[in-house]
Amino acid sequence: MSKAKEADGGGAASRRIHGSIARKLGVAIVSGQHQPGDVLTNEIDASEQLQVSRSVYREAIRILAAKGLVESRPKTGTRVSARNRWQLLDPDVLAWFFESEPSEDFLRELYELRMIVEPAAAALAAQRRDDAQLERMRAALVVMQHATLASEAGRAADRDFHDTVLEATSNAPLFTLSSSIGAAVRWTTIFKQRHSELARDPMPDHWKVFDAIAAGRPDQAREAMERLVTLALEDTRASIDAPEDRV
Amino acid sequence: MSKAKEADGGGAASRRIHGSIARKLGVAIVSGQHQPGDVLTNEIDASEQLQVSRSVYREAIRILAAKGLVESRPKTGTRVSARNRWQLLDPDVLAWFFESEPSEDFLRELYELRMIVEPAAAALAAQRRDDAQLERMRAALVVMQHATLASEAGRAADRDFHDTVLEATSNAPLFTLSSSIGAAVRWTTIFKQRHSELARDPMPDHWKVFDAIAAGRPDQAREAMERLVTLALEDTRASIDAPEDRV
DNA sequence: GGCGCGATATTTGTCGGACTATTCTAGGGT
DNA sequence: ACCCTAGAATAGTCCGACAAATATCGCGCC
Repeated sequence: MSKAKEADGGGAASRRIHGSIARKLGVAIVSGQHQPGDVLTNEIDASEQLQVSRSVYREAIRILAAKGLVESRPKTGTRVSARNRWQLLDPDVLAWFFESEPSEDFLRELYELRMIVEPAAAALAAQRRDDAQLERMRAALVVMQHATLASEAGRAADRDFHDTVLEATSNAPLFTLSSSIGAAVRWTTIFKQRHSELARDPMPDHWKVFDAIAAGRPDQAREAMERLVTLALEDTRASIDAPEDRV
Repeated sequence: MSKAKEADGGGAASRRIHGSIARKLGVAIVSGQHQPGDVLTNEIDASEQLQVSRSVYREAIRILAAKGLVESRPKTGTRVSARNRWQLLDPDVLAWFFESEPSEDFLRELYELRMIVEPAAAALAAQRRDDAQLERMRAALVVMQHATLASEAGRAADRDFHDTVLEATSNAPLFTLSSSIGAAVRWTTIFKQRHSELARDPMPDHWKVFDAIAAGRPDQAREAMERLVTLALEDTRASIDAPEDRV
């Protein structure tokens, strides 16, 4: 297993300069600092302000354009695209969203997606999982149980579990949603951690999902996952509604 | 309306040179011409072969990297990423997939995604659609009914309908799946057109979905959409299994 | 003989500047 | 009032050089 040293959100993407510029601009856009329709300063000035070469700035813009965040045209300049063109399910875009605190609405929408996708995925996984995947799920849950969600290792194990369920569907397009699901899972935990008194043991729900998948029972797996997500959503909502009590 | 000379998949993206290079390489990758793990020829030689400047080639690579298709590192070069890192739901990637004929497996997986997402979306749409969206759905179906799926206008209307349903969920992440859903919808029709004798009138199914959404009945909308997708899948599967009878 | 460690070569990354293509705009002509 | 042309602003493309990272190989040490 790898180091997981960085809290992600800019890990691989920002090792090179063009990546970090893309991240900086991306965060500025998804956080609303640059509204859709806004025109970015032109390449010459912008690269000068950022103290990078124009080539680097341009490559950063290409990255953002590839993710639907901006559109460039001669004379007009580069402008922020309408929100509905944004590739919200792209892992980087999602990471940028979570770099500045995401809005409650966005989080709810992500949960809604989870609620749609994960129960169905669990059902498919119950039909198609192979032994290795089953073993990975079990191992993840064991780690999660011992490490608990208070540790990064435990949270990673949680994500691993949900990830493996998606993988076990043998559906490649579906699996690409793992980053989105993973983001939702991560933030569930973060919000819950802020209100430790609300902490509910998540293991029973997880084991029920696992058992159903292991037993090859699609309907049971779907229901169990539905319950799991519902409860997680309730906890998260409660944490959001409750007054902040962190530092 | 524009020429529609190209079957899309390169419309907006390939107006600039870097875009068309990205598309060319992207197609070569998703079609299996470059396998995951393969190392692309280095920037100097590659840009020379393609008769473009190194800057343009690099920008093209940035685009592919942003979509998860490749990864670049000094000394090692640029190599095709593992399939599970590909952003299969990105509109461009999807378009590249359909530029060369997609595999039957991939199509089936896309359908499975549709089967998961669209019924749930229809249910949400029944609860949340506003009048304007409802009107757009009705208008799309009217056009579809008159133009039929034999014309591009009819097919566009079909996609519009499904698109508006997704939009009416008021769930932004969900809406970004419209390009994926749209791709599946488009290819349903293409396959069916190859076997015109199988043509089944798709309008009753669509109107039932519409009526349920209009009436604000989530469960009914979900069931109607489920039926619609199921029937479309059956038709498509039949067309795939049947012997080819085009030129 | 094995193992670490540093030199080296290869490749991407970054830089700066020049020229081109596109397209919006404004002004002048019809 | 309209069209059309000229100009200006901006992204797009090209070029050539140097910097940084890193896999690989060979040397020397243990």
